[in-house]
Amino acid sequence: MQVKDLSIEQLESAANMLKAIAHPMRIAILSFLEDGKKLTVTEIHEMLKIEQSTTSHHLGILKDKGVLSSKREGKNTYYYLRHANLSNIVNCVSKCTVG
Amino acid sequence: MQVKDLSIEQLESAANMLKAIAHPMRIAILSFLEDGKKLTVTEIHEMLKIEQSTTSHHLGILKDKGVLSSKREGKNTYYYLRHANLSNIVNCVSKCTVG
DNA sequence: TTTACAAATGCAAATATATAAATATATTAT
DNA sequence: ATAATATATTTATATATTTGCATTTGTAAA
Repeated sequence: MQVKDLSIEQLESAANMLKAIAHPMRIAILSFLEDGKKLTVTEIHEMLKIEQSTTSHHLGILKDKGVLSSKREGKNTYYYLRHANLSNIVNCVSKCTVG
Repeated sequence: MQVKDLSIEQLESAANMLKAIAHPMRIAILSFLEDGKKLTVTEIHEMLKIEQSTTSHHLGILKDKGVLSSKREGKNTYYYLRHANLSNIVNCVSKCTVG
């Protein structure tokens, strides 16, 4: 099956990526990581005032779906945007929710 | 509570909008509606080869969350993008899923 | 190796979502 | 009013997601 120029596989992978982003806390996380910023789980967990395990879970989803990457440095794991232009999605949706 | 420049309400409304889009069939629907195109429920239901009621349900979600608008013309209801730039989201994610 | 801190995982309960079949409503033509 | 067509809603079932607690794993320092 082929819908327009997108295969069903592409549709599903795009949906998975969007699903990963489509959560208030995860959108907040993305907004923190603009401009190549890198943050640890603890930093994010404190900024959002949610449980450490919940934070880790959200970050895991974002990483698993290809939105974020991570690298460990000592005890800390830094998370950062995999594609800089994913910030556009957040910006775009924010714009649309205002107007 | 305030996360960066986004209020919790904005985060939620943005998440709802993205959640509405984050589904393979609904992404396909958006791709059909680029450039201000307007399509009826039946047209979409036939293009996607899914049930009429399922199609209507998906369109209802997209409309409810502010992604689409609709207007009835006789027996038909035409659906179309509420914000032209929402196509960018689909394009952006498609790009990221490829690379 | 013990201790302390950071991050990830397993689990369970609550909640949300997807799907399709059946039904209901709306509109137009006869 | 009746029939035909287009949409929308209801209902039921299956499946997925969210969350926090408790636990485990990873890493570095004492």
